Amino acid sequence: MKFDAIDKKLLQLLQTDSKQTNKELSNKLNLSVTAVFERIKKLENNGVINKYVALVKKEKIDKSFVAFCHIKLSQHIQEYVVQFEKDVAKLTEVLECHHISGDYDYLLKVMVKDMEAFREFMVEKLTNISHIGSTHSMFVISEVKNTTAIPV
Amino acid sequence: MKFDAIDKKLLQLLQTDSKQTNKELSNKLNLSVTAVFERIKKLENNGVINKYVALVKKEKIDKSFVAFCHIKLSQHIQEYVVQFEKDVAKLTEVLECHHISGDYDYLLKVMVKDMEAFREFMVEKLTNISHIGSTHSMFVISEVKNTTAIPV
DNA sequence: TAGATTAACTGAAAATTTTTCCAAAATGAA
DNA sequence: TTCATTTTGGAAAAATTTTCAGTTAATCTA
Repeated sequence: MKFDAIDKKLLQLLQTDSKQTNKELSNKLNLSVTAVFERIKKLENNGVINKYVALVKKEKIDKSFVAFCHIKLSQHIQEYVVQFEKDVAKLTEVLECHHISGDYDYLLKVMVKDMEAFREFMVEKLTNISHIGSTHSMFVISEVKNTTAIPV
Repeated sequence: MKFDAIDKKLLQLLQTDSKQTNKELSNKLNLSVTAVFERIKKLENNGVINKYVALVKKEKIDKSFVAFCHIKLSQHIQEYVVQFEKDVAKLTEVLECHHISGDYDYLLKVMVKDMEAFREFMVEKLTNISHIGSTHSMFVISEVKNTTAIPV
């Protein structure tokens, strides 16, 4: 689908706050409520807008500890890759898992309560997954920026 | 604030889909609409729910290229740190910037159109920021898992 | 360019949802 | 147990979403 400047502005607004009413959006975009409504529906139907979610403040639910974890597989066999990716996706502590270029095969973003919980996660969950060769963890000291808004 | 099992379930549901109506939620939670409404308001007022956003599919807006970028500062002077963090946060291509432990100082998540756009971003934007010592980039080959839902 | 076709827009009405209000039930502390 | 507080449920009110019909604007073709 093709976007005009209004669609882009609309996506920016919804990526920032999806709870705005169509009336509020219509003011910001100088459009009627119905026009806004139909543009949003088009963005949803075309799969541009994937979903709407509530973002939770991790500190409030005692998940303040974030780590990035590099993982190397023991061997790069197709079977191992498939199995690892299936298993790691099941771990709720793993918010992200990316297959990446470079020295390691994967980069994980892990969110838990504290260092002790992280140790437990590593020992009891992550390293229980088959075919892991080695790991290397980096701990987040402070979060400088963290947004879900993709520049459009 | 304290959570019971219903609050936790509610947070899970809203982290998955915030566009569900209170009636739908009330069915899943075996509660009245008003009870759901009050619980959500409490979670919002206590800052547990930070915001509501639309998640956009990056492929649909031509931002399919994701890279993680390690950065080391030239010197670890307070002034340099502050300046760097301020500057990097302004870059819309940088969705995340974490100050981390380990060999490098920062880990960035960068989202752009393609490798060419990434090169341009590095040359014209990132390395224009003062006090950067060295960088090391890793490219995402495939996204195994990517969620905003924190386990509660 | 003119005419036709399609897409996008507007305002009003209808449908649905959110929010308020009040009374009843549950919970907790003294 | 009793009093006070919180949570809940149902109904009414307020607000929002969604539909609808008619108009305007934009696009395309001949």
